[in-house]
Amino acid sequence: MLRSESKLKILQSQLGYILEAELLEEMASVAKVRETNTDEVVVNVGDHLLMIPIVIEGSVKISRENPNGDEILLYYIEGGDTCAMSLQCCTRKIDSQIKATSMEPSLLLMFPSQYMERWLNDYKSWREFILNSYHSRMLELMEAIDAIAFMNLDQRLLKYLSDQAKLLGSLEIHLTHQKIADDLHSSRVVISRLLKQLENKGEIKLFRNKILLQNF
DNA sequence: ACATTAAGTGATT
DNA sequence: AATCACTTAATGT
Repeated sequence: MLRSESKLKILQSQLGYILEAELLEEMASVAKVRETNTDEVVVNVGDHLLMIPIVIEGSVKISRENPNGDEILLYYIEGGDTCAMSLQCCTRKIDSQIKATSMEPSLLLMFPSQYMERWLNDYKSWREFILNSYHSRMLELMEAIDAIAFMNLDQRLLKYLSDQAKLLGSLEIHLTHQKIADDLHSSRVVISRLLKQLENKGEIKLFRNKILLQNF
């Protein structure tokens, strides 16, 4: 477990320009470190959250899931970001409406909800940070709705691949067709066929468990 | 060599 | 665009 001085360093590197020093120190003293592996589920639908995570390194995928296990990808959270929605879950004591899955080995800092609520009153920078987070998530949510409502599946697939590449900083995407289908709430067969079309157009190259983007 | 899993294909709705 | 039923290819034991 990291000592609080090193937690402070981590916090300063990610949030030093946004939050005041006093707050950062307080945060460091109450933060719990959580390291996650690829595909590890951080939050499940229906979970009661007692701690709110801020992603420090890596990235986390936020998706909606119904009781049948059907899923749809909403957006990603990257370094220095939090999902302000989880704040509501904590303070209003409601179950999580979303599922959070780690996309790569990631480092999260977890903060007990009672502090987060108090910081809202005590620190202007914290209020701005949280409001900002709400705003970003809202924009991303609208983008997701646009994609689902107005884009064809082949366009969505391309967007998905380029988002993935940007996020993980690599043109090599290590995913099976099945996992992509799950994220886009489609079926494997359809995704396989669309990917094959993209390969024929020269946009990508297909391998087992791997997709190589050509021109991004 | 055999079993398992990922990906490809044609036909049907 | 989804589903079924089947084939082929790649990988693990």
